Amino acid sequence: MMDVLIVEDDALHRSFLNEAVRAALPECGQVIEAENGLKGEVQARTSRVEHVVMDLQMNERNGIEAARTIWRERPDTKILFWSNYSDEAYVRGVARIVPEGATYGYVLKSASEERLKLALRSVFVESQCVIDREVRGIQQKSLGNSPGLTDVEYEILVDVAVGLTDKAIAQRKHLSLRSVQNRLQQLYEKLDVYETPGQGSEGWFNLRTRAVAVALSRKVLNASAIERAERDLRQSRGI
Amino acid sequence: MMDVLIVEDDALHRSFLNEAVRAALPECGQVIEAENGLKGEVQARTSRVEHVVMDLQMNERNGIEAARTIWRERPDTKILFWSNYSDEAYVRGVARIVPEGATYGYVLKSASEERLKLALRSVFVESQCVIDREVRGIQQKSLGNSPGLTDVEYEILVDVAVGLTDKAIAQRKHLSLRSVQNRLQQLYEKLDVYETPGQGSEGWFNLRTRAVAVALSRKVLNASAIERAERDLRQSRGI
DNA sequence: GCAAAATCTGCGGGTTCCCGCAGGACAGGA
DNA sequence: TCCTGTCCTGCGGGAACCCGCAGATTTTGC
Repeated sequence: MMDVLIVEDDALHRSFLNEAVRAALPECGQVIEAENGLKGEVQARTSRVEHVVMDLQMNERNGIEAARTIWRERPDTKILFWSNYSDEAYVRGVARIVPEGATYGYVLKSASEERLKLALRSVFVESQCVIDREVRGIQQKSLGNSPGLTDVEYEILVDVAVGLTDKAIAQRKHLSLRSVQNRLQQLYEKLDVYETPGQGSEGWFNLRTRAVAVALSRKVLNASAIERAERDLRQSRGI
Repeated sequence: MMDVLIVEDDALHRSFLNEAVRAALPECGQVIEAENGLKGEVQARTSRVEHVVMDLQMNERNGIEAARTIWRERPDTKILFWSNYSDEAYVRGVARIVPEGATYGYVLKSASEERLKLALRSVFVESQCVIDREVRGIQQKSLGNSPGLTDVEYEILVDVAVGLTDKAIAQRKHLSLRSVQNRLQQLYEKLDVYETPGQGSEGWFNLRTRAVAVALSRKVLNASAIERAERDLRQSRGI
């Protein structure tokens, strides 16, 4: 019997998902709903569900965090992410937590109902990973060498964004001060922080905060990624 | 004849709104839909609509910007904002653009359908402003003296967040360098940037970027507020 | 196995940031 | 009128930042 857990905070979207699931998977059993990440985790644990479709960006605990704990407890859970955005920050966040060999999917809410149903079948019954074309693009970029950032650069960006000093970063990453600053320079370069549109526009920008601003507006970073990093930081220091 | 314009990027929400509008305002005429802020502006202009219900946070042009241009052209337009969030950044953004004596509303998507319909009637036929309870709270905070920021502090926060240096801010705001730094200090204090959880945790944070991080996670700022500020900046310098 | 490329590291410096101290301007109240 | 509170301003200095230069170390490609 295949039970399905829906984790989605928007009531409209939730009932839409429910219908879509029942339509796409007529052989399925119970369809359980949860309205935020926290409740989703609990439901996944108590109902021993192996098929989850969920939103990223929820209040109580977002999809990435919920997925992480679900996967930690049962790495063979199949999860289909259904999100509004294909922000690089989300894509990276998901890629970071998917366990070895797990099957998952990532479709955008803007996709057609058909695509959603197809993805449901592919992921849940065929055990195939289904990544939306657009999301794929972001993945490529974030791995490849195009204007995207490498993992090291991304990590330092996050550290800067939570507000750490160079020295603190050096300590955390077991690097020298100078190395941290080198990486920062790369970062500045990649993010085009040095733009000089008019004349005499030098010294207008504080590169450090400017980098964060640019990353935010390019969706390389988003607020929830920063909050996540903040929690990690507290945890690693608070022991 | 009362025509209504719906500006909302999510298809599900859009059709839900359409139904709600027809149910709440049986006397209404056409119900026009637009799927982003830009198209919304165009529709408002060509259809000469005087009643708009719209989302904040859309891709092409967000609700605040769209509302600003709509109101600039016809300040007596009645606009009901229907949003997922009550971020201080949004509430401030709206408050900043509503013209003298205009009637508008702000209800959260999490509110019941009844509340939404009631708000539709109140704003559109009774010409009464309807602000969601929760949003009201944020408004109070952002005006009052509680942990909220004053306007000056908020402005400097935005300037810092887009990445300007102290000197640049001083020039823009026609202040001395020292005054800018004074305001920054107030800001740091209000945002609790000086937190010292453990021992020897001094020098861990770069106050400037830390302030941005804190503001983001407290929803005092959000990415779209930064983008808006950025456009303003370019415009004021690019001439 | 070797050369090339990429990284890490220290040094030195110019600049910006952060802020205590102190004096001046200006508004409101006894 | 004087006093008090608030805001702006300059000065000075310690710390942090940004970065060119150059040698050491590691990784990569052939």
